[in-house]
Amino acid sequence: MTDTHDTVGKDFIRQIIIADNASGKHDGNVVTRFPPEPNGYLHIGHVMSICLNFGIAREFNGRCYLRFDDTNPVKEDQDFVDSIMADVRWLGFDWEDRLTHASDYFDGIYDCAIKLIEDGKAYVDSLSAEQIREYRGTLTEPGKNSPHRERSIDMNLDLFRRMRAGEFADGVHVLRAKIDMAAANMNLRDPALYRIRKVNHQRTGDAWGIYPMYDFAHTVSDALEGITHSLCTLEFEDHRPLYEWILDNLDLPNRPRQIEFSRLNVAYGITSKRKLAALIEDGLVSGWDDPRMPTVAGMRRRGYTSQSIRNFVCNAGVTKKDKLIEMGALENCVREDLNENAPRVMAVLNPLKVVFLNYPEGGTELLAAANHPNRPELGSRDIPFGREIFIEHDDFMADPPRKFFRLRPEGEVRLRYGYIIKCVDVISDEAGNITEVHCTYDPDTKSGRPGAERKVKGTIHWVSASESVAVKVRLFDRMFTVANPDANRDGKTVTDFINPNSLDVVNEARVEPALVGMEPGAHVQFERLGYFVIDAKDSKPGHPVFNRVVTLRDSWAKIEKAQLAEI
RNA sequence: UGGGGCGUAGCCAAGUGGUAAGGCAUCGGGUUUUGAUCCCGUGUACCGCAGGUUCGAAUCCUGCCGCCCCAGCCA
Repeated sequence: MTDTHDTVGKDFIRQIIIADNASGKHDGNVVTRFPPEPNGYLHIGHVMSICLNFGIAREFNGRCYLRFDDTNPVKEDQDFVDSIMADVRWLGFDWEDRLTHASDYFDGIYDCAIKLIEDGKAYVDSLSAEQIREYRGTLTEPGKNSPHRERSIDMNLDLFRRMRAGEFADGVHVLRAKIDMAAANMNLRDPALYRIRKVNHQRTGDAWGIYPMYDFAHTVSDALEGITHSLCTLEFEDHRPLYEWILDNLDLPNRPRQIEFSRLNVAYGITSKRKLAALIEDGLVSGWDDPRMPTVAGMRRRGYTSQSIRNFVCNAGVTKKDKLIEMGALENCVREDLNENAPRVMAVLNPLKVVFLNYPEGGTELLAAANHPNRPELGSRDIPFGREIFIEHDDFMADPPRKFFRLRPEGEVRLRYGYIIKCVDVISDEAGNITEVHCTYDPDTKSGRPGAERKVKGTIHWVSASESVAVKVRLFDRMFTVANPDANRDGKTVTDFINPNSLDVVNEARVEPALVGMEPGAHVQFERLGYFVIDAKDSKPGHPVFNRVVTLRDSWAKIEKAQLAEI
């Protein structure tokens, strides 16, 4: 345990906490909470909050609650509660016995409302929602008082109790804080505290017909729970005066401080639960866990590791500046993790048959292949080789450009973990498509054999034609065509920016036979192609489905692009 | 035109009055049976702009400009 925290390099929130601890503000206690509303799946934006709240609790020997903000039963669902818990755990955090719900505090919150009414600081308004909106004024004009604003305390108490008793229909009355209808901050123009919602709540059933609004429920829950630092995103900055007002006007056991930080956005993605839900409803993705979705569940299925996501979020930092982080930063984090940990295997996405004219008919042999070039302790495996193999179609060009190091007519190339081969003939169909390549192999160049070190420019991956297995592979691309689809532009919505090519399914990819026995969720690197994961949902025993997490860095692609630009 | 917030290299981000860290990206180069990894090297950032205070300012003051958020009985 270290108490000599240096603030240098620490984000502004940690600096505040360090200062609070130094001044003894909360007797050195640090209590945070991650308060999701169970109305959707967690996305990459939430991960920031999770890492911050749980991370800070861990670093400062504090505690972090997982508190479901379940104050609006019409939008919330137990399925979302379950997915959120699974995601938080998967991300590596533990709330231990600190799983709570705003609904756990409904009694206390109700008591707070009564107290405000008794003190003349809240009143029951009977204006319609539309009327309240009209009375609220605009950004530049003050609002005006509701005709019900000066109801007696007794009448307010009576009305509010009857609201609770279920005597009124939805929308008939609402409890409002009595603050200032002329406040420049709209949140202070007598904000609603309670509304009537005669619906069943997923936890409290029909015990309540009224539910507290976010600002009220959240503030009181924070105080009741003993939260010291209530961390939230920037859009709640305008709510802080209301948060303070609630705290000021109630006798709560603790005074938390709200601190706001900016949300994390990733380019070419969206982090709006409403918009993500719309993608599902419109059938543009298969669900919350579609591998293209920026949800935790989607990213997990896509193959992003928990570690890589945490690193990404951590690298992004905590500030108050709007951020739109390049996808490359996220990709770098997975590559970093998977480069270290994913075993290497060979697979061919777009097979081109190669026949070795000088290799015996029906002959086969096993070649030793390292599971990880930089980590010999991970061992090796034997892969079958024979007279016919498949190579990647892209690795052969009849008329190649400059600097193309792969197979070409009369050219030589090394087969990864195998022989050096030479192209002697190219077979095409009537349409001119190359259908097969004939080669000779050089027996003296078998990988690992002394004297086999002859150098050739290129090494390509391959798979035995007879022993390899056909599998389905899914290649993903960015979900949207623009970096910030969330930004409003000319009335277009996010669906206007959908990338029609975000999913490419390869039904007949060929892989080493050993891959068929791997567990769903396992990560591998297909050499020269990228990192892949065995889909945990669509794979069946004996029939794995592979998702491409991310490609390898590809400097050839850059050269190719540069050459095209020259023309 | 009201209120709140933010502006340091393409993207993040340190810096808290003493003369601009780091990461990602980029571009070179080396190693390499993955054009991967790894290793080196690579950026005049007029610190949004303009004034001012100071021996000295990204850091303090003033005025502008730009971007984001706020008018749910959503969170």
